[in-house]
Amino acid sequence: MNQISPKANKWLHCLEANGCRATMTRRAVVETLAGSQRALTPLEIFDLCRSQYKNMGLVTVYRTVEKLEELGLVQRVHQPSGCQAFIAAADGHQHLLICQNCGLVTFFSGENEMIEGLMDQVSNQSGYQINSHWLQLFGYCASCREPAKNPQFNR
Amino acid sequence: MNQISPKANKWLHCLEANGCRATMTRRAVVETLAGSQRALTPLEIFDLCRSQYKNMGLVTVYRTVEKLEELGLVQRVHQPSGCQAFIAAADGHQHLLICQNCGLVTFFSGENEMIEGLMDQVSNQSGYQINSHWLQLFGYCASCREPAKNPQFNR
DNA sequence: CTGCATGCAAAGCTTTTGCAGGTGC
DNA sequence: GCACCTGCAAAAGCTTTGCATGCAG
Repeated sequence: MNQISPKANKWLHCLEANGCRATMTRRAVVETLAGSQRALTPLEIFDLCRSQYKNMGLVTVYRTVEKLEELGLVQRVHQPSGCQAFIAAADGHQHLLICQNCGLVTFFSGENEMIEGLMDQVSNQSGYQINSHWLQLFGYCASCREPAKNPQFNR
Repeated sequence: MNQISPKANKWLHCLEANGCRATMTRRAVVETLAGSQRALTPLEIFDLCRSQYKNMGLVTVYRTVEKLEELGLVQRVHQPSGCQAFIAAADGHQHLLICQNCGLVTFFSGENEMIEGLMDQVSNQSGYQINSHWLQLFGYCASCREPAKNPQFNR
């Protein structure tokens, strides 16, 4: 690893503050996940890390991702194609916008009043006490919308 | 099976219209899923069916659920605790409201304009072409909100 | 009778666990 | 030097596949 990104650094400090050691393998997982714009599966993280750290084990990826998720630094991304992938968590509660072509994940936080209103309304109609919500949008990101850039991609 | 519910009947006809035979084991899976207010995992369906049909195999449950999902009669439910459970699909696109205590699933369809507006706004801000969305609310249903009915349940 | 459906067994994956050796601090 | 971390191997789940038999139409 040549240089540690600010986000990866923050994660490592957070791990240390929680009694974890900043080992080389953890740095690799942290750097990979902190630097990704796509949600990555444990196996993808493993492959990416292994290109730098020859003896990286898949088990270590699972254990590190588990810790990062516990600390709220990373979150699981649910998609129609599967729910094994993880991405750096946003600050505060945010919603996900996922590109169905390239996998780019973008967070958005706007329209919270709208959602609050919806929750109130549904609560009144259904009798439920609503505690949390998931909102995700799926589509094609700006780059993938442009046919010229993605000739293989049919819309 | 004493009597087939209207919904189960509709599903069986739909299966037949798609070249599937209405076997006893399929009837059992269909009746179980069509009659459930909770999302059920393949294993749960298997156990429920097996109480009636002794030689039911788990494999058959997987194969039947797969067919029902293909036909859009059943949909997978994603939850923090896992994404293996299925429930009867709603007519048209609807959103889910899930009880975190008893698992009761309620659909709601209101506020589509609100969500359309949100999608337009996010689309303009992000440059994404938005194709679909997932919205789920989690909370406690009317029954589970009442402490008297659920003394074991801490809120 | 014909061909789809079924259960069993086995294979294939993903994820977790046990453990002896290694490493950060 | 101590405690935590690691990779390996194995176990544990969950899901799919192959195949001979069974059953619906």
